Amino acid sequence: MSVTIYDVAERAGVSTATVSKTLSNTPYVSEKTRRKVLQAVAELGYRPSAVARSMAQGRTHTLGCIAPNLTDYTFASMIEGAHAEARRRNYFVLTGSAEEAADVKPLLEEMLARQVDGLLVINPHVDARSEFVRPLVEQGLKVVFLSPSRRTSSVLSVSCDNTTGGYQATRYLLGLGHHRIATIVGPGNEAWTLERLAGYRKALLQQGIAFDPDLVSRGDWTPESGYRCVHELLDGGRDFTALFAQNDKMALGAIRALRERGLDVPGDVSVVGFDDIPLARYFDPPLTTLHQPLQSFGEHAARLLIRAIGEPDRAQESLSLAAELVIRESCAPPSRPSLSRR
Amino acid sequence: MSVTIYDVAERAGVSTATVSKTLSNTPYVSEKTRRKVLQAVAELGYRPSAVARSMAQGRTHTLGCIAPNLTDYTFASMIEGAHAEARRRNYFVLTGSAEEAADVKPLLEEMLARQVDGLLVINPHVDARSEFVRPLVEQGLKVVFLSPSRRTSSVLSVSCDNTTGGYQATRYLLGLGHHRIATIVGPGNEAWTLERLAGYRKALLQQGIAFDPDLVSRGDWTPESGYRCVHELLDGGRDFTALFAQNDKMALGAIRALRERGLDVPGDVSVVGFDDIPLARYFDPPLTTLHQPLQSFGEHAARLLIRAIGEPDRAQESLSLAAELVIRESCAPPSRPSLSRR
DNA sequence: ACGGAATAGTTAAGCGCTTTCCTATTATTT
DNA sequence: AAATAATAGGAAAGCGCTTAACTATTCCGT
Repeated sequence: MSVTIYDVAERAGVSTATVSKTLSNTPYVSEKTRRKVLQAVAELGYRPSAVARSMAQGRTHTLGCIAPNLTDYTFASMIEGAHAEARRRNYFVLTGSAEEAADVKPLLEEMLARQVDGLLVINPHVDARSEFVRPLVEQGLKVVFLSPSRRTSSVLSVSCDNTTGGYQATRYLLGLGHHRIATIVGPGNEAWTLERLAGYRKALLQQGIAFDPDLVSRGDWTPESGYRCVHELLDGGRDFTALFAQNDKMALGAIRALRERGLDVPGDVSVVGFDDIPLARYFDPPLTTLHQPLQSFGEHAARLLIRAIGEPDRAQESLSLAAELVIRESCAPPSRPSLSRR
Repeated sequence: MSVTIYDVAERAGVSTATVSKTLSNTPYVSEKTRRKVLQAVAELGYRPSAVARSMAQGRTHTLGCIAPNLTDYTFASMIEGAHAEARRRNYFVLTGSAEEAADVKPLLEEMLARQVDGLLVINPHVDARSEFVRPLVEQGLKVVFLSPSRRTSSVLSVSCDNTTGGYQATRYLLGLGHHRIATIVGPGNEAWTLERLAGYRKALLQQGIAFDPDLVSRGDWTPESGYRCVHELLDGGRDFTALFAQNDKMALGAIRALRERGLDVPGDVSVVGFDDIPLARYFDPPLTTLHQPLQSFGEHAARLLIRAIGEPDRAQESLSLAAELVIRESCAPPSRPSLSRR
């Protein structure tokens, strides 16, 4: 049906080995032969089968990528970065989403069945100690995590310094004069949540302000949850003049809730988000937030992974890129004295 | 290195053919043998190689999907839907992005080299008449387009009825009493733009209002462009009491620009968007927009494609799902008489 | 009890490449 | 001019599955 390497070999009057060598730029093919082969390739419209090549080489030039979903801007950006870098290096990325922890295993199985050469993991349900991943790593599969994780020498990871990010956000609010700073966090077991919260606590501590668990409200990254959290905080009588939402979507939901309660942003409550999604600058008010180079995460991750595949014995390294505070208009100095100051 | 079908066959004391048949549920394998095989599989942790299977069967159980990018919510949703449906049917989706028309060809080539069984196309630069796609379709490759396209019997497509969507948006504004309705459109050569604009014109016409090209401003789907368009419209002295932005992101940019010019939404200008992205209900004001079942598009597309692959001779069909107007708070009756009414 | 179906399992030929040996030719050195 | 090295090209053995074709066994009905 389709044209194979045999057709090309025949047409060029050489063996399939020579065709293969020509196409893979192996030395020791004369210029004359090379030309003949190339011409036959062009004439027949030959396109080597990646499947057959994978079969013969035992490498698929494919990276598996697993994320909770494909629609969240942060995941999508990292994936896009990984795709771009992979393609530049002649790899492809096979993406799959697994929202629930239980979906991870079957997805992983299928990716392995497809013989991916390495794995990119954005999923919070999976880390280096996970029961699924550990045996694979031990068997030599290269994995890079696109989430904060303890640096270990056996595993690669690329991520933003979330702790410093959380610290910067809080520090900024503190600098503006706020003392009662509420925070809306993500699901409790996710590294992103934990690190950003740690940064928040660190900034507070440094300023001599006691950490108040009542000022922490748990969301799930959705705007709905941000909205709900603010109402809960307010219904619970919590007093605060600033709010650090661990992502922009929750920040937006929070702003709406604040308005509904008659609170002006930033007049009555300052808000800072995290991620700097493209719409954040068009929010009302434009959102002050922490910009993460998401696309770069993906690019670096793919680069590191591909290198690890090529040089299996190289020491694994982890990368941590900085988040950058983008100041817009959602923050202001506190206008009313906070209760904590009496 | 990894365990193959030979290892399983040996362990179970049968031939590889029997193992293969057992695993693919071919009839005529005794219960006893089946059990032996399954046990050997379990004991060895055997995982069939999808690559070898593809090689032998000539089918990869992989769908190629090409979109302009992976981060736009609309594309990502369709892709996610396609992924989900594909996995349910034992397929995988290999995604690639090509923003520029020139990037499409190499991407397509690579996907074909990877022997995708079918193609999902979300890219506006590619349609059924495209020079890249036509020969492939003629060679029997199954393709489904996830964009509006003329129904032809040789090609599948799934999309929203964009014309009716544009019509509904405009109709709604007209019903509120608006007569001077500006519109911000997408790039001129994209089917989405064209259809939504056609719907807009149809609604106007039906109401006996002449189409005024001066009220049409061209954006590129980004919030920045929506922002710019409004300023241009206003700088050009265009008078309008309502605005139909062809997507939510441009609508958000437009709202910001309107505010900057001292215009209240919906007090002075009503705005309607298109897409109903998750954040739209949290915009200020919550955006009235057309909801598209994006995920469903992707699911249907994958389903149709897989069916077409399985039954190559079946007549191709196209699906058009309806967009639904979601009324929120960004529209109101006009408060000032529009110039056109003198 | 016998012939033909139905059932169970095996053999072996691919699928389209890559790659390791080999052999043959040409260039270089002494 | 002979020995050696460098360069060119080919033969053939896989890679790990599937599947057509075939053989062997069991089960019927008559």
